[in-house]
Amino acid sequence: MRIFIRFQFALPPLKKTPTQERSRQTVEALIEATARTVAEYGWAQTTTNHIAECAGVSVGSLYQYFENREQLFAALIEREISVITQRLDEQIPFMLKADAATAIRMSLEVAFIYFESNEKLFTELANNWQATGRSDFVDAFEGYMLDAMRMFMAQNYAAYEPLDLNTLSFIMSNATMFVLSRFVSRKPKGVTKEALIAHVTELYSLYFKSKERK
Amino acid sequence: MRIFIRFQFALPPLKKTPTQERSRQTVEALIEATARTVAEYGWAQTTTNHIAECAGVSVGSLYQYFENREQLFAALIEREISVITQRLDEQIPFMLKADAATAIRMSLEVAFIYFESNEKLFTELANNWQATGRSDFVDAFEGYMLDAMRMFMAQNYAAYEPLDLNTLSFIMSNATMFVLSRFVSRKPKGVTKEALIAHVTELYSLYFKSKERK
Amino acid sequence: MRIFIRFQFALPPLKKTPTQERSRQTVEALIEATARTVAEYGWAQTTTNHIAECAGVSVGSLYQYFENREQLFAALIEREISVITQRLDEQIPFMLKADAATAIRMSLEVAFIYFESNEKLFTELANNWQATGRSDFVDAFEGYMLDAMRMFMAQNYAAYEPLDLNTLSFIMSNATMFVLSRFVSRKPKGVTKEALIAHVTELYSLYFKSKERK
Amino acid sequence: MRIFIRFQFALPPLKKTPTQERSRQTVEALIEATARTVAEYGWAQTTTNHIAECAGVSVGSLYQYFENREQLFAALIEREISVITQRLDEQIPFMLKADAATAIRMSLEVAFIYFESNEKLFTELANNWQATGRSDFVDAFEGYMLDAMRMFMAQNYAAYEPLDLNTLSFIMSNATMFVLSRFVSRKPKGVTKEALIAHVTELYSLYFKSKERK
DNA sequence: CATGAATGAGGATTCATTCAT
DNA sequence: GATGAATGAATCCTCATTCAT
Repeated sequence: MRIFIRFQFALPPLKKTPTQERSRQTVEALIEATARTVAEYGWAQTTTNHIAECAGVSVGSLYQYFENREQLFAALIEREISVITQRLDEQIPFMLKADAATAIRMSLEVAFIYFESNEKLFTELANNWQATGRSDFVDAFEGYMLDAMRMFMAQNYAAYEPLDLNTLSFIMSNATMFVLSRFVSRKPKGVTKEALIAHVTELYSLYFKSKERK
Repeated sequence: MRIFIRFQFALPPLKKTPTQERSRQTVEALIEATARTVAEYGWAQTTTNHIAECAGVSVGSLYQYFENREQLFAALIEREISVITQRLDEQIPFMLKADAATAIRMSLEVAFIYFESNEKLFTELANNWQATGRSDFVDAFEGYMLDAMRMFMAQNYAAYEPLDLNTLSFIMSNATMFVLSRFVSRKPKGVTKEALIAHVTELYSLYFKSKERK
Repeated sequence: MRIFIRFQFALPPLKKTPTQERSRQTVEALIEATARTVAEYGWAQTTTNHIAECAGVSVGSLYQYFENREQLFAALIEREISVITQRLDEQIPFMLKADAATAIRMSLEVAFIYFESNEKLFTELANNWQATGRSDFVDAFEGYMLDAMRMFMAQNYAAYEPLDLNTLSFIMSNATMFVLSRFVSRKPKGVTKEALIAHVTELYSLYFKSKERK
Repeated sequence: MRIFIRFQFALPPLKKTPTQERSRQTVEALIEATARTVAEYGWAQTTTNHIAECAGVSVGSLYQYFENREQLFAALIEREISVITQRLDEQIPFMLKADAATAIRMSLEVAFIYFESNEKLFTELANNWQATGRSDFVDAFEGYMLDAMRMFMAQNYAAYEPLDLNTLSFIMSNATMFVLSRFVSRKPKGVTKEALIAHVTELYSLYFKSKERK
């Protein structure tokens, strides 16, 4: 349960809501199987039959709960975004007490820890969510970041001039997400994780500093 | 021909290099047909038969020059990145004479003009290049931006403290590319093009300002 | 079930083993359809769609069980070699009691009966198994013949000098197989079935006679 | 030029008979290119474009001389059978003076020398000539062997009872051809070249011995 | 609820052959 | 005669989804 900021993601409702314990387990198993298969073979090579087999159920059962292949992908992404926002959420109370630079750095580190926990899966998700044509995940993440920034500003309302938080959070959440995503999946030469965190932190915090009321 | 910065992209060599004038035209027609078909139906729905038909040649001809469907996509992306770097290149002399803020704003505006020239195509490219598993395009673009920043710094070598240009250009090229790409393809509420340009410009130029030698 | 000599042929395992009765029927129907289509149009003209249609199932079903077109051919050959070795097997007890000449003649007659039961099919198989690059069928048949000869020699161990059965059975099984195969598929002028059987029988039995212990 | 026995193979006449020196060279080059390509990739993978490229001419030129792909294969086989019958022919005078066993052994040795001179090519030819549906090559070879046996019998007309040479040569030429072919292409365990020659020689010569007039 | 056999439209790709230059 | 670009019918195979059992 996220306490501070609700993560609002409208996952299209499952075909049949799993009420019993057993069916909830089946749905879980299917999503987990998707994660494993995607991490191993990539989303493009992930067939519904593979997933079902990997989950230890029949394809038929898969279609009991999921409208189609894509809904599985959506459910997986929801799970993952849910995990990362959960992690961020746990840091919220500390971030609110910190200055902008520290808060930013903390967020980046949380993100990195998550990315590194399952690089292959994350890379695949990052590389494919756009191609599915659905971007509600990203919308949801953007919304989360907007809320977080609003909360931070509310906490420090006296310290800063009014800011266009819509634009700012749009820029910052997308920039961060894709820069980190590309960093993790490409491992570019001449760029270290530490340098990346330092530079991004400085970039953003200089902005906030410039908006402080004198 | 780009004059100032060479755009280095190793498009996998065509199966057969078109030597005669006729075949060069065919290759051109195929890439153009790909652009049109992708813009209209999306890359996922773009079949090789569609492309060939749209180009007014037979599928066989397509496969004379392109190893497979994906190589066509690569060729198209190369063409498009070539176009945009060409446009940027034309501005280089003016950017070099301007201050950081102006140079940044100019780049963003060039990018926007390009994006808006064929939104559907650009959106499709942006949404699918990752899924192809090839990111040499982006690498090439990153390389271009790195060169551009180096050139700017060389021009103003006295004005700035030493910077980690590798990290900086990695961040800035990716952040910009994906933020603009998402902006164009999602048209988020509460964010205008002008605000976006203004904020990104400010974000980056504050950084450069902070690195000026006193 | 062959009783006397096991026919050892490692048909590459089907993609999915048919567990239910229904699927076993489908696999049967597909192999039978292959036999009919090959006999009618030849292997080269036999498309997977033809086979599926002829079997009254969809192509998809075909590919549930068979890796590819060639595996169907392999399965068909296995079935046919299985049939002919079955027929030979039924004669084994009688052959063991007979002299070499009679045993050889019996084998040839069994082979002819089989060949004549479906000349077109057999000719197609004979003309194409080599082109598939797989010769495990022939290996299996050679193995069968080797076992048969060993058994015959064991039964008559006192009558013959030691023989190089490996070489002998290699020669005899291949010579016979291809001579008969060519006879059936070419129907050469000036050669009758009876003459062929008589000559081959004499050729081989003279050899055995010469190896009898005095 | 074969002196003793004419090798009668009705290669369908080339589309255009190469009259000039240059065109004869082109035809030669094409056949040689076919041989090389077949030996390297197998007949199934040998495309007309490959052949033309390998021969250093254009596909267009290929079709100047050859009706179609198969005619090239036929021409190649003719060349090869021509080579082997040439080699046999050179031995004819010696064989005629020798006894049956020696003559047979000599033929087998000639055949082996040829097979071993280009195993890959020979194996490919052996594996595919049937699949082409044309067997005039084999017919021609059978005809050659029939003539050779007739000649031998004429030379030794007093020594043997009358024989059904049609049937005999049919059996012997096919048996030998395929046994050797399978030996070369499969290299079966437990069977050596020497043992093979010895056994085949014995098998055949026992037959001739039994037909000697007392 | 679960199963897994069956479906079949649809797409990528090949390659022998032609013919304008 | 030579070239090689162009052709396009033809074929294999995939995989999301359904539905009888």
